[in-house]
Parts: sequence; C-alpha cells; structure tokens
Amino acid sequence: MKTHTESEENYIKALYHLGGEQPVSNGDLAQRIGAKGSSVTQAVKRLGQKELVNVVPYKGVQLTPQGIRLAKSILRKHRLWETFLVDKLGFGWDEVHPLAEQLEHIQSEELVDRLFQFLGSPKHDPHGDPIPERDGQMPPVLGQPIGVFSSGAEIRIVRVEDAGTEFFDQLETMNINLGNTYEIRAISAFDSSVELGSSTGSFWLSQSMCANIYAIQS
Amino acid sequence: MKTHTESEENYIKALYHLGGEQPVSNGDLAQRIGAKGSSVTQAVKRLGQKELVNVVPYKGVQLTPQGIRLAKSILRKHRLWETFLVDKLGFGWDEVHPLAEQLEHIQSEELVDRLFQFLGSPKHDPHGDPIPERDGQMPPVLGQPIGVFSSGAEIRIVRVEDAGTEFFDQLETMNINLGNTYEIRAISAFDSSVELGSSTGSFWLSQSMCANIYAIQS
DNA sequence: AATAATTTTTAGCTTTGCCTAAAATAAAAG
DNA sequence: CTTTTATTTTAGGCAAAGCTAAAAATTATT
Repeated sequence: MKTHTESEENYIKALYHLGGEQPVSNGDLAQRIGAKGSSVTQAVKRLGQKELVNVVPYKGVQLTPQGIRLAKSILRKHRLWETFLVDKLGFGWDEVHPLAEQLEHIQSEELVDRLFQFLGSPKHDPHGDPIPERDGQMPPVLGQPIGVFSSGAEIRIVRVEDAGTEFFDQLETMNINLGNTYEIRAISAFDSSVELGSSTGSFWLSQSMCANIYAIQS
Repeated sequence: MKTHTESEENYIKALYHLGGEQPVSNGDLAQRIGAKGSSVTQAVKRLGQKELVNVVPYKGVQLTPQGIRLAKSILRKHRLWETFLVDKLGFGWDEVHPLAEQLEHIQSEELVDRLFQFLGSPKHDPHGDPIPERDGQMPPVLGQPIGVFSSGAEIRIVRVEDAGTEFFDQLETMNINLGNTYEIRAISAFDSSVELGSSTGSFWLSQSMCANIYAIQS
C-alpha cells in the first residue's frame, strides 16, 4: 500500500462515508469535504490516476476495490484512535472525533497492529461503531433504534449516532452510556417518546433522542 | 499559539536541534532538513514573517523566544509519544523515532496533557532524554559518558545517544537497558574500552559504545 | 589586496490543492 | 421538445514547498 497525502485520504474517507461502494456526486463530495466543486473535480482526477476511484464526468465518482480497501484502513485507524482516546486517556465521546481525524493519517501498519492489541482487540469503538478488521472484514453493526422495541422489553444500549455535541451532552446529562440496561416501561401514543426504567428510577426519552440510540434486546 | 504546517515545525525543530538559541547557517539547516539551500532561504523567510526566527541574510538564522517556545512544545510531544510507543505499545528503542516524527505534529494541548498524565508524568523519555515541561522548563540532562568513570565505580545507565539502528541493535544484543547497574571492573590502557560487571557476569564495551552510553554513579 | 573557492540568495519552474469566474452539460419545467 | 435552472467542468490565479541554474556575497588563499 503506497503512501497518500492527507487530502487524498480525506477524499477517500468522504467517498466511503457518502456512498460506500456506490457512486457519489461532485456536489455531495464538495459539501462533505468543505471545498468548491472545481477543486473536487481536480482532486478526483488525481485519485483516478492512482486507480483509487473511477470517474465518469458529469455522472459521479466511485471507489475502486483498492479505494475501498484504503477507506477501510483509514476508518480502522480512526476508530482505534477514538477507542484509545476514550478508554485510555479519558476523553469524552464528543471530543474525540477531531483528534482522531488527525491521528488517522499516521502511517504505520505496525503501529495500528500494536494499538489494536493494546486496546484489547476491540470490535467496536466507543460509540459502538464497528472497527474494520485488519483484512477489511466488518464486524456487525449493532442494535436497532430504541423506538422499535415494544413495551416491557429489556434492552442494552450498544451504539449511539454521532449526532453532534448537544446530543452527546444530553446523553451525559442523562447518564446514558454504552452497556447500560433498561426496561421499556411505556411508549407515548402522542409523541412516540419512550419511558426507560432501571433500578435507579425512570425517565422519558424524546423520539429524536431514541432515533440516535441503538440497543439490543437482552 | 497559532497553527503551523508540518514543514514549518520541522524547520523549527531542526533549528533548535542544531543551534538551540544560537544562530544556524543556511547550509547546516539545509543538510539537516534534507533540502537544497535555496529552499531553505525561502522557508526561513516565511518563518521570519511569522516572528519565529530572525534572519540576517548571508549570516544565519536564529530562533526568537516564540520560536524556542514552539520548538520545545514540539520536542515535548515527540518525547512523550516516544515514551508511549515504548512503554505502552512495546516498540523497540530504534523503531520509535520515525513514528514520533509523525505524531509530534498532532495539534491538541489537551491531548498532550492527558498523554503526559497517562504516562505517569515522565521527566525523561525512553532514551533518557529530558522531556520539556508544559511551561518550557527542561528537566536535567542525565549522566556522563561511561568513559569518565574510574575503575571500581558502581554506575547506573540513565541515557543513551540516538546513534542509529546498529548502535541500538548492539545494545539489545548486549542486553543493556536504562536502569541497569554495573561495576566498572577495568579500563583498557590500549583502546580505552571498559569492562563492566554485574551479578550475571562481565563484558567489554568498546570506546565508541561507551561514548554513547551515559550513566551516574550509584 | 586581488583572485579563487565557498556559501547564500535570486530567478524561474514544478506539483499539490485550493480559489473565482466563465463555459459546457445535464436535469427540470413549461 | 424547447427553455430555464442547476450541476459540473475548464481556464486561469495564488500560496506553500520543493527543485535547478545563475548571480551575488562572503571567506579563504595566494
């Protein structure tokens, strides 16, 4: 695997985020990257010459198998570093993303392998998102939005969406963490909010909170 | 503290390494950076505009107080990351330098502070080099070359020079590590090599090995 | 002190990666 | 099925950071 610039890696990452293996439009990519369309046109041309993407002018850009491999390796690094920052350094959920965006560009297979081991070979990052394996395999995407469960169900929180600082703040205020278990006590017929109960009491979660919190029946 | 490019930071680091607070010649800097003199002339002009260095054309470049502060903060990061790589991830002495050169450019005061704590507030890195404090103060530079001690002295290894892979390999082969203690059994009048003894036996160290290994009397 | 040798700077070119403005193409609306 | 609107690409600039080759300044040598 050759070495790439940070800019290149950011494009690959954005492409994977937006379309996965599917083509992505110039506009969407520009928005995600935070650059103008004209810059994107140039950038993807460069990526095309390196066989990381296929470009069909005016139609869209699509990752090649090589590009997908690279995207996954960057995502692996990103999520391992997030795990390190939270589990070992005690950062909060909402603080780690920008740091991991810098750390994910560090080039060293060896470092990634050792970090992986040091962290206890995790399958999921602190948000519950799957960490791609060394060979590109993806662990399962865990859980379903809380809204899908029925009253009476026992659930365990396994994943949260990266829905911005305010969302994370709210989780913290409510003391909601991965691994917590609750019983679904009630579901409002009015606004679809949900009452969760535990040994320490119960509280209501708005529908939009529920939509960003994933759980499994336990 | 504003944000700087990696190139800029590399120049600052090189300047600090070569001259400390003293001026450095274009040629020396070019050699250290691995660029041509003309590129260096340009680069230091840019740094001058940012008040990080004072440039006197044809005479030399010198770090300003601001530049020195920056240099120390980079060195702090470098040495903390080296400590992390060795102590936590189990890398060898000789492997960590290139990795730390990447990691030292990660921008985040918070990260540095947390890393420092996580590592147990170390004063020295795995080679025994002092890690600049948060405020720029420097812990003492430890030890004296083994050659200066007299026969009979009890010594403890506290620092090794970064003298290349072969040197580190030799240390490993001889099982010499920071913290090891020895007795100086003999000093050759012929080639200044030194016989070190410990409970497990004794061995001879060449003069050039000795010159790169620092110890204190214990 | 004058010339030779070395070092440093200037001038001009290259690539990456971004920008704006204008032209070309595709999609939507009449 | 045109025409209008939106998207994408081209064209031309700019800054960072490197390069080579030529000019200028400094240092060393007769």
